[in-house]
Amino acid sequence: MSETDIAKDRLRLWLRVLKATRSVETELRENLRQGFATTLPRFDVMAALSQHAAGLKMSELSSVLKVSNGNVTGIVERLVEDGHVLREKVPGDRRASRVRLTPEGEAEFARQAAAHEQWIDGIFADVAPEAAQGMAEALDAVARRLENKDKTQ
Amino acid sequence: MSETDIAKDRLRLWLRVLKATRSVETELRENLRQGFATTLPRFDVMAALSQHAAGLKMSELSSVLKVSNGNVTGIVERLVEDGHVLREKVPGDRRASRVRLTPEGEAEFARQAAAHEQWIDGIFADVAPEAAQGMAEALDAVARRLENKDKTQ
DNA sequence: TGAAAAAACTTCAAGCTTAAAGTTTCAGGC
DNA sequence: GCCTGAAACTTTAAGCTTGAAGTTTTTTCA
Repeated sequence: MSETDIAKDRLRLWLRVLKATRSVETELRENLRQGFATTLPRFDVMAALSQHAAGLKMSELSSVLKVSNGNVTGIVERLVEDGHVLREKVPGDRRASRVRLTPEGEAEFARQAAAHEQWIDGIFADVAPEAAQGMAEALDAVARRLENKDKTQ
Repeated sequence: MSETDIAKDRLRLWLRVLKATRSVETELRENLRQGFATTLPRFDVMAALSQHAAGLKMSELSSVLKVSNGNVTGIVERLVEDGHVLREKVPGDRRASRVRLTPEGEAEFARQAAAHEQWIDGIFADVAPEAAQGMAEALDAVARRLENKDKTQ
């Protein structure tokens, strides 16, 4: 196979990844909206916080989620209004603030996460565990390449 | 392996897909912005149009791209301002309009598409052709499942 | 024929997203 | 102590995105 054919194949693979990702996200967005009156970005923030009981700084959140700082500002703002998260001052650094789930936020996220896991399980039901293995490696290779690119720039 | 372990694995796989997709999209967005002063949504619309020389109706565009009607309205509006696409009346149906690339849009997209293919080739360089095969099947299975769900709802 | 329903859009409000610019605070060197 | 640069954010402008509501035109069918 020629080099350009390989390039075309890689392009086709990317288009497949993109199509599948969009479909899944559309489904999740719809489910979150109907079942929990929330959005994907809010779910993502709460998921990140649920893994850090001590909370995360705004900058840590945006780095974990790979979204811009200003973006996190807005989403957290709305989650605070909802009563799902709270912001507290970081002792010794008046610039920073730490974001944590409230007890209500934790309880709500637990329900959302359980449903979410079920949705994903259903959506990926036709993917054999063996196929998942090779796929995971390929995806990690892609992510790794882009991470390293960042560093050397 | 228990059922719940499989569910956890599927969740992990999805998180990997999501992370890789976001990284790739961030890279493409950045490249399109710096290299061509355009955006991913505009590129997507032009890519869809480049495959249909006769043009696409607004509703066809939104169905191909899997985005809402209102969304397409805005993106096409801006592409018309740029001179990359044009809208023409559909004879026999005064509600509809057909969107096509202008000659300038075609030429511009040809340059963008060539660069885009190179970017993807580089990003997916570590993915072996064999791995791509299994991955394609898995992704198609996911997309298919969600498509069928749509129909039966 | 003449409603009523459907189709093809557009508009709107709300929220998400980014890059860039602006603010406040901190840390290091002199 | 004081200046300078960096860090941690927030704000802003522009654009993207959705779901819902609204408009015009076409189709259905009684």
